Amino acid sequence: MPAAALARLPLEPATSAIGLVDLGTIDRPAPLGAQASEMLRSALRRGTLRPGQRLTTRDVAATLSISPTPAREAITRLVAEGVLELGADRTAVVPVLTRARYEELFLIRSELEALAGRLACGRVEPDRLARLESIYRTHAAAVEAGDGSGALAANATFHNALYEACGLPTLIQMIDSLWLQVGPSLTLLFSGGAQGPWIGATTHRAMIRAIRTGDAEAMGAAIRQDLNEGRGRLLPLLPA
Amino acid sequence: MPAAALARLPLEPATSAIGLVDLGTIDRPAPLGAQASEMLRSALRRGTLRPGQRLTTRDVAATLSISPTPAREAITRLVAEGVLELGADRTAVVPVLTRARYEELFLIRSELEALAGRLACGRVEPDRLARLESIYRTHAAAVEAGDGSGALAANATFHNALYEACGLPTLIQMIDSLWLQVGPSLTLLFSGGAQGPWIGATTHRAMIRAIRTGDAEAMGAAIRQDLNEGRGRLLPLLPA
DNA sequence: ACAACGGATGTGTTATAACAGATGCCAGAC
DNA sequence: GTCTGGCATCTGTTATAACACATCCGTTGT
Repeated sequence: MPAAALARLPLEPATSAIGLVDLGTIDRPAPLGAQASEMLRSALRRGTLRPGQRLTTRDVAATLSISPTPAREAITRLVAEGVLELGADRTAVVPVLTRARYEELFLIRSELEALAGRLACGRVEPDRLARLESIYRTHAAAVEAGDGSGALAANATFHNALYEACGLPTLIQMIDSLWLQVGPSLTLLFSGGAQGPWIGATTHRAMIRAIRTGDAEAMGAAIRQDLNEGRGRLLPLLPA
Repeated sequence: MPAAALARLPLEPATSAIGLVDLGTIDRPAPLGAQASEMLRSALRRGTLRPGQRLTTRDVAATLSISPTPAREAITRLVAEGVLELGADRTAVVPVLTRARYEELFLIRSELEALAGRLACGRVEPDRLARLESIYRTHAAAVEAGDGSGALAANATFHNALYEACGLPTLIQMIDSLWLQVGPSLTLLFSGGAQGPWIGATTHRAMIRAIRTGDAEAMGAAIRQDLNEGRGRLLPLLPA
């Protein structure tokens, strides 16, 4: 019977004894499941895990030197987020990004990222603007040098730093989850044939200009155009 | 070492032996974790679980007569989706819908549901249109009879049936997850003070008209207006 | 009477083991 | 030689147990 646990106080306030303040905070180690989930996320972002690859609980557990239980938990979380899929035999697999699936994600991302950009427009502090400009230069340098991987990483950092400014945690988390779903297939951009010049610089400049002028609609339009250019480059490389 | 499991074929095609066809399909029982997750979802939708309520693994397990392992998996999934939150001591709790949180969800829902509606506009088959009209009448009757719970359920069914027509599974799943986050607090609409008449009928009529005329923009506008009316009713009832 | 100490209890976390289903390989029969 | 049967193995699923931490309550000492 679940008749227990009717009242329990959180440990947040921590009843600080008067006279002992400002001792700093000790960091509790994150649970293995959360750590494993973060490891998989990172690998997905980095493109280390290829689309179609199977992720079994025991393999993940052995790779990370943990027991199958937290490994399974990490996989379960990513599946619930839509970042991983379940195969026919219920084994988790890195989804292959078909054109149809990309088109769907593109539509959703356009709405959500434009929303985050519009909202962020009036909330970018000077230091964040400086950071965005720095990332912009990093991105431009990577493009100039033909460093596809570096350009992709800088591009992700740029968008992420902008969206963070909107201050809506759920929206940020949803956008991050969507990027994670596209991420593993982005390596196609510089592994196969990197045709055409990288055009992102123009749209990124437009985004920075929108921050300066505080023009939310211009920001939304610039983001949509940026995503649209990415779509034009990636779509022909995707499987039907 | 994860050196094993390099090749494994799915069991989807099932190599149907020639000569034996159309035997029907046997239904495999869903895993306990998935069943438990669905139970919790249903309870959330029905408003059985109150905001702020703690969900411990052992309580959920005992209530559903399963072991803690699948109960924990179900909770993990809902937390990953954002439907449940983790308290300070990492116990899952039904989130309390503050005004700020509702405003965030409202912004996201406006974009996503308007998108789904626009896309669905040209894809509603005659039988689905008939079903929508039937749900509309059910909704109107519940409103007329002052049946708040029934009206809420019919409203959810109406929106759900419309969005399904867009044919984008990820989008539908995201919208469903968002409704689940608002759901537990909707009981406030008819438990506390149900002030003002239910205005949804007008916007729902506009949505049906948009289907008939195939006017995607009108559909988007009608959905935004519908959500906006709901916001006006619910917002004053929410805690700061 | 009040405060501090210490055990009892609840809870998340993790490891381990056992079970069931599916796949692949290998041997044996025709 | 090819097909059929069975065994070994991989994998998800689930139960159980043990550990650590936090909270709560009763007791005890002043």
